[in-house]
Amino acid sequence: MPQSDSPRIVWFRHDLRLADNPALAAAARDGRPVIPLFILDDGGEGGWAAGGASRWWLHHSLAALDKDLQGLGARLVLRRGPAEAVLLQVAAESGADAVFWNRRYEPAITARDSDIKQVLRSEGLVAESFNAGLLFEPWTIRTGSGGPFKVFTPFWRACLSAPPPPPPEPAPSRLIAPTRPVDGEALGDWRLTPSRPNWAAGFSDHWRPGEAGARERLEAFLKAALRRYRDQRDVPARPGTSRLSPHLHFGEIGPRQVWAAVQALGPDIPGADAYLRELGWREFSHHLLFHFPTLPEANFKPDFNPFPWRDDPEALTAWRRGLTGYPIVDAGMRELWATGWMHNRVRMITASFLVKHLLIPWRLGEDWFWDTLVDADLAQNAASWQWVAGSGADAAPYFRIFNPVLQGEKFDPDGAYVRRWAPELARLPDAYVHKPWACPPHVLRACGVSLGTTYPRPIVDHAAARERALAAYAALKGGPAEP
DNA sequence: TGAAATGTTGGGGCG
DNA sequence: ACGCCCCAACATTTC
Repeated sequence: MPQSDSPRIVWFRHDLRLADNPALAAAARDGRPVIPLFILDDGGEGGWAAGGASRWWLHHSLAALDKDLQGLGARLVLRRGPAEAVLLQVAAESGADAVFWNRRYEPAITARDSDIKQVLRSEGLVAESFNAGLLFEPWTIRTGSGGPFKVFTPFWRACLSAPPPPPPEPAPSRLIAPTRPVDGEALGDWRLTPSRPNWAAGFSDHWRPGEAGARERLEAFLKAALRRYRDQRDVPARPGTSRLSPHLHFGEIGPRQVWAAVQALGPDIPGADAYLRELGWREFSHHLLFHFPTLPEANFKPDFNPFPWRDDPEALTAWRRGLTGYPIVDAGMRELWATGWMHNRVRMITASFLVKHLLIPWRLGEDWFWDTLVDADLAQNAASWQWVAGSGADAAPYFRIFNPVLQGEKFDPDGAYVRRWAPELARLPDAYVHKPWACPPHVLRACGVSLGTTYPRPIVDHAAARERALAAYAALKGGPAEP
């Protein structure tokens, strides 16, 4: 029989918060001592260990979580290694009789976690998992015929008519520390933040990782932007979106909390449905990845497998660095590099440009975003790239090709976004800020722009690239034998 | 969660 | 006065 004062381990993963955390709440029940544990286990993530920007975020989020735990009388224990071995080790060291965690849904991780649960139980430990990460877990939403949804709209409709997510529980008011302290590693020794060079130097101007920062961001969004969300969310120069994505990815706030906070504003709030629908896309991505585990690596539609992608390292480099010669694309890629984040509208434009204008495989774009986004999320990154490429479920048709000039003129009409992130173009008149190559030479000179020197000429011509992409798509669809 | 090409309509200039 | 043409403006189709 376990001692009634045996500690319980809370294995923190992508649920780095105290409120709305069922695993933590369950562990703390009955006044039991709690050992909050985080394990750095790059090998257990199916080849998708956290990228650079994510590691920066993780560092700060873990620091914030530790601080918050200290406020309740506990400390976060940091360990490194294969999760199963670490959990058994910490349990043995501490005399813990239970391990609680909140579920993740990535294929490699669900497989690992279910093995771990079996092993822990066979060792006589209590092992329980909970939902903290989704409004609707993937196996709870099914089509009429019992299969997974492949189209967003019916998926979301099914979610909205399913039993609503339970209201979030508050954080425990205090935690009991174990009588025997458990050793951990020092966060600084993990070297999660970059040093040479410190490309994340500017990140902290834009972000406050941790539960308090997440809550702050949500409150600010609900107060200042939700009601105009429908109009403003597509304008990248404006703070019209919630910017909660990294907080949600690391579980510093849960979708149930966001959901409940929106509902609490009352019925018929303008923007509320449109915003919750975006949470729905997040759910849909996790649903897809859960049911189609190869989503991050393989075309969802196998028809795309023979697509004639090009190998063009120079173009890929220009795209990554924001030197394509298309201002809205370059501004986006530089916002990403400078802040670890890119506005959603611009993600679509830049991704479309890589896949359609440059004919570079979506997998390479996925890799870059994985490494550079602070909100990099396996499900959403994979589902979104496949959506843009046209190879995904419920995807944009391949022949929908964004015109980067028109997109710029439509969503950044005064060029404020371009001027901010591509300052060498800042002085151009509105009429040319999205197409400097069309600007009369004397105007360029007066604005300090020298094409090919201070700012690149377009690396591809839009009209020609569009024709090339359509031809590639046609070849895929019909093959050369088609009449 | 497009854009471009093509088709249609109707006002107005003009012979 | 009338028909013809041009071409925005808008709608539809195609990619």
